[in-house]
Amino acid sequence: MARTKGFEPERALDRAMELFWSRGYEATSLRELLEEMGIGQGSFYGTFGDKHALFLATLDRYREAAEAGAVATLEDGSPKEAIRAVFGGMVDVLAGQEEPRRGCFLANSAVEIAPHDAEVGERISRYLQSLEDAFERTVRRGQATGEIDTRRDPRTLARSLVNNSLGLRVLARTGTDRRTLEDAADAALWPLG
Amino acid sequence: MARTKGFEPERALDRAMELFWSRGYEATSLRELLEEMGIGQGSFYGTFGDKHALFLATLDRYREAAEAGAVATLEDGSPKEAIRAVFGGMVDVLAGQEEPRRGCFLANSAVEIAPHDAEVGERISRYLQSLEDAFERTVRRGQATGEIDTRRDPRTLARSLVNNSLGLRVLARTGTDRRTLEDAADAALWPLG
DNA sequence: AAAATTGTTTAACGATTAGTACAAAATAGC
DNA sequence: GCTATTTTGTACTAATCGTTAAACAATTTT
Repeated sequence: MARTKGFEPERALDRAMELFWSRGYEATSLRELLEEMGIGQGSFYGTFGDKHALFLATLDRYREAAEAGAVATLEDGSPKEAIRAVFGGMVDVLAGQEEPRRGCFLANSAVEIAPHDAEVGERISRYLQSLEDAFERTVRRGQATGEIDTRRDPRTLARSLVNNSLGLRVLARTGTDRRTLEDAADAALWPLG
Repeated sequence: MARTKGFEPERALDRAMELFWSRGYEATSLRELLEEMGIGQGSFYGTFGDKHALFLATLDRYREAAEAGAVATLEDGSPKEAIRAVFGGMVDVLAGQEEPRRGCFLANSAVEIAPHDAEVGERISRYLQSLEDAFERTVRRGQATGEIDTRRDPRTLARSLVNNSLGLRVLARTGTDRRTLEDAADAALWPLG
């Protein structure tokens, strides 16, 4: 019909996500976002709506990728090894971030804005629930094959795994050294047997 | 020497802490703080310095109380029961908060500002380390008396307990129901034996 | 009582905030 | 090439940000 966009919205969204991820919502100004995204105000408001809508879009993007990645790992191969792989990968990613550590965008957002923003809170809850469900399914699979201690209640164990992974993301953001993260991750797997 | 203050600084500090605790640093404006504290700008800048200094003061106040409480509980009575009491008390406090849940001021600050503020980061790290040390001492005591599984490395177990408690604080802030918090807290105690 | 010192109040500071209005530029289909 | 439609850059808004200045009120010391 008419003129085409001079930028790739998905690419700009990724750049915005990096900024929100590093600095949080409130501390990130629209000016900084526009500079990082490489676009002007007109293009921004025309494409993404406003700052809050942009944030939700970046959060959804992150959540979909995180959720898909975890679920894929958990549903593949040996249950016990799959859970171990999730925690191992998590520690690798978190400990490998350059200073200052960004941690996990979802965990950061859960703390900073979920309590005061229903739309964000809902997304965080959905994510946590789907992670818990995925862990629970994998635990049940592992108990069926005998790899995982059958004395543990699958849901309780799943909640423990969610809890431990949240803790790791917070510890990572504070700059905790890799060894400490590895210790905590190892201990999270103890109840598997 | 001269005129006396028309307010109690410690009381004002507590009110400021409540606000920072609920909304975080960036989302709390000076005007809201002054209204909540019940003082004017002159009194504020004369007494507390500036917004950042006030934040550090409230954080220190919270940290000292939290640290003292946890250490006191851990150093008293049966090691295993002491650790259980710490987690039980934590769940009680967190699940009992009115909506929206405030979670833990230290954990919130760890996520929101520690990565970009050395003074805050240092305080968070000190707190986490002292909590880890207190847990480790208690685990060693418990292992000496045979209450706690001696196959666990004390430091690794202590790190796991710190990790789990951090997770609980994040979960609580997102509004997670009491039952889920209790499950996660129970599972954190499994490795004690 | 006068002077010195401290606390409080009010007004204002410049900078920055998110968001809007609008005209110029560019590209699609005809 | 013309026209319709969209994008883009600029200017601008009204509000709020944290902070400072200065006049005023209160209390102690001289």
